Amino acid sequence: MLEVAPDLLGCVVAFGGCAGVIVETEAYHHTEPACHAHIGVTPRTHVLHRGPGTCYVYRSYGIHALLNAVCEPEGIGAAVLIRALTPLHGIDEMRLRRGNAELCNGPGKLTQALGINLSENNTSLIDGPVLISAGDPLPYVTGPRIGITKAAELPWRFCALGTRDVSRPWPPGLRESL
DNA sequence: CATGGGATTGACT
DNA sequence: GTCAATCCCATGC
Repeated sequence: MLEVAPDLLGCVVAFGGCAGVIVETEAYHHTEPACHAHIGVTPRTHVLHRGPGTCYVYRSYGIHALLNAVCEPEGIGAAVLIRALTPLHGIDEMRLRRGNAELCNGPGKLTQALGINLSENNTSLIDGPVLISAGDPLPYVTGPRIGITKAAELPWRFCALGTRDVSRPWPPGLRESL
C-alpha cells in the first residue's frame, strides 16, 4: 500500500480518449479511520476489498467524483486516491468539460476533465474502461493528507516534484523543484 | 424511514 | 479567509 501509492506517480491513467500522468496520490487503509473501508464491508465499501486493479469511484460532498485504485490483496480494504494528473491526451475534450479552469490539479477536477463518473465504480483498471498503465518513477515528497478530519496527521500524501499540476496546498519543496 | 457527514470546489468578503 | 452546493449511503430510531 505505502509502496503502491508513490509507485503510481508517473503512471498513466486513460479513459475515453483522454489521458494524463499521475502526479499526486494519497494512501487509505482500513486500519485508519479516514478510509471508507475502516467501517468494514458494506455495499459501498466491498469494492475496496476486491483486490488490486479495481476501480473505486465515489461521490464526495454530493458533487464530485473521486477516483481510487484498490491495491491491497483481496479481503484487505485499502485504496490509493488519485488526486492530480498532468494532462497528456484529449486536452481539448477536457477543456470542453472544464471550461477555462485548471484541468486536472484536484481529485474532483480530474474526474470531471476525463469524464469519469460513478458508473465507472467497481470496474477493472486493467481491462478498462478506466486504464492505468505503468510509467517511469518520479521523484516525490510526502506530507499530510488533504481535506480529511480523521487521522489527518499520517504522512500518506505523495506529490511528484517538478510539476505545477498538483492540487493545493503545495507541499514544502515543490516550488523550489520547478 | 429520517438524518447527517464527507477523501471538494468555486465564488464571494 | 469563509461558505454553500448537493448526492450517496451508513447509522439510528
